[in-house]
Amino acid sequence: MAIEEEILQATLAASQKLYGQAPDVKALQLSATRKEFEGDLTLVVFPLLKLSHKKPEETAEDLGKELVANVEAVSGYNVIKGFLNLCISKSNWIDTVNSIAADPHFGIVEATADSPLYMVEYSSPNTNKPLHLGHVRNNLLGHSVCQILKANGIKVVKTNIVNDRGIHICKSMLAWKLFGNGETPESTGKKGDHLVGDYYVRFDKEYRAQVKDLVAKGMAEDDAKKEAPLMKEAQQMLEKWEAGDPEVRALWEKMNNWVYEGFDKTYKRLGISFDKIYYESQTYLDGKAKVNEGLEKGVFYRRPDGSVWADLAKDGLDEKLLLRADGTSVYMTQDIGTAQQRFRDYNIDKMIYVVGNEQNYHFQVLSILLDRLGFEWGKDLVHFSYGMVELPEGKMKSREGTVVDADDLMDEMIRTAKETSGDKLKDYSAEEVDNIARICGLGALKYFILKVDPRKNMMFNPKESIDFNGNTGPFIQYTYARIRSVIRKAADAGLQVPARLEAKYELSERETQLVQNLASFPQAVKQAGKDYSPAFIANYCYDLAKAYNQFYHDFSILKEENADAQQFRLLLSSLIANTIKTGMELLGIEVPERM
RNA sequence: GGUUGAGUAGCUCAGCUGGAUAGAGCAACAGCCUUCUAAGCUGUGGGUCAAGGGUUCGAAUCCCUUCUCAAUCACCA
Repeated sequence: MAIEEEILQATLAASQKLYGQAPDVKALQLSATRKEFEGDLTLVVFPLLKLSHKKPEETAEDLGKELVANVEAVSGYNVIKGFLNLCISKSNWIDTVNSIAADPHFGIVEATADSPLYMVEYSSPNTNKPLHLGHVRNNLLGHSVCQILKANGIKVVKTNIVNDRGIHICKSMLAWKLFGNGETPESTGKKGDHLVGDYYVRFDKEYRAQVKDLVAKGMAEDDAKKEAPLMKEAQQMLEKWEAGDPEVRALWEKMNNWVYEGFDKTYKRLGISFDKIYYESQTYLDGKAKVNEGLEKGVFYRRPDGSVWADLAKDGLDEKLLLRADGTSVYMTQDIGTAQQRFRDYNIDKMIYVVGNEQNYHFQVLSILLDRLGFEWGKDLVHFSYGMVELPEGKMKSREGTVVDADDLMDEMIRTAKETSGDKLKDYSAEEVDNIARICGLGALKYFILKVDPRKNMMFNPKESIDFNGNTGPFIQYTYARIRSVIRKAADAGLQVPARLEAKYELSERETQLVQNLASFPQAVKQAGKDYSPAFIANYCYDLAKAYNQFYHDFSILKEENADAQQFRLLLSSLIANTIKTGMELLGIEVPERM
């Protein structure tokens, strides 16, 4: 039994004995003692006053005596106001270290045959432009949440729904057809997604010029936007696409494939992957079918113009369009179709959508609609709603070119990492140096994004860029590399990391705190899983690394003369390195052996 | 206007289900490398936790009101 649990149980028993009744365990609060006070664990006694009918100090004294008498590991206590500070025997912490060392999957719960299956949808790009920083946040959060769920013993299917059809796709296709002169990724040397994105921007530029022109000729702006020849042509292209026009379909496939090649490179570099990819071009028809089914069952209704709607009044919402009068589908229709296919393909216990908070309303509606259509998990679907990445000038906008491009940003981070390393790596091959720069640059980027509470909007200032010092990914990576270095040097000196500790070493305050910090990793994983919060893991890793660096500064390992102390520190260091590595893996961040 | 979320140091952010004197990093200043990796460590300054009320032994945290910002409320996705 963990020491915390043992103390809580003993406290309940003590309360029963002394006061005739015990409180609910959940009312008890036991936490690490703040460093300005003596002791290791602190019990807050205020919740027990109602039972004891005594002053806080007296109650704490009562309980302190009982705990010392009944819990072997509790070696002493002191009372400050309503806080009972407990001193835990040194040998208990050695036992803790040994049990961590004996567990090859420390902090990780393995899935079993009975484990639930969660499907997590993330990334979900449009195939008309390259990925930007906003997408990066989505991808990193999605990937990390999957890792964290797996670490909590849940089976996970990582999925991506590619928005590969629609008017926006036709815009870049049309612009390429009109102005592209047959350009290809090969002929221009551009990544396919960037090439296509350029034509999406080009469309918007030409289109705006046409609108301006029409307005100058006296047309109202709203009409001009509808009447501009480019817009009409794009719409015609969409109709042809839906009708299966061979020429349009061929162009669509060609350009989408360029984009996919580009995306693949970006995903690979980011370390993102999927178990199953869905395409809206293959799910929207199912959506239509499902909506028609709902129509027959009376779940939805048809208006005189032929459009199909859902009435959400009894859920406190408005009416929602599901099929246009011309029979074409909208976003919601496609999401219903996608859900249908997923439900058919997998035995999903829970569906999690990693999608920005701008779509909160959409998912509120989707949940209700899926429920009405008979999907058991519909009303329990989770919209993992994350905040926007903002620039100092405000929101990023693709068409206005105010986006931070994902590929450019990664290049820049890696380049900066290389500069930062200076000549520290001059003994390594160019390949090794590049790999370390890659690990650190991406680590800085990923940590920067993941350390922030997902629900909140976050700020990215390109001018200040992303730091490599302080509370950053490289700081944590550095701590790992540092420990690995010590362990290599130890091996050179003939010192191995022990598998377990036999001696009764008297650890210092700082070492005790480090052990406690390390031992709380499983709780951090659990909490992160419960809250779907990579930020919780990020902050845990930082705290652990910070605490280790303080220890490292004040204590020697290789030069330590006391063999018990040395053995203890080697094992503790090694376990901390392993835990940092595991924690960073949950964030999708690699750690280097040296840097 | 309705709904939802946010507001903590000059800046970027922590602060878990209410607990001790609200914490980090960056920026500024002052120190620490012939000694296990200085991407590190130590110290100084910096706060009306948006404002006001309430709940209680105790509130940045829970409740109410107000203010500010964001998203959303489309036959866009």
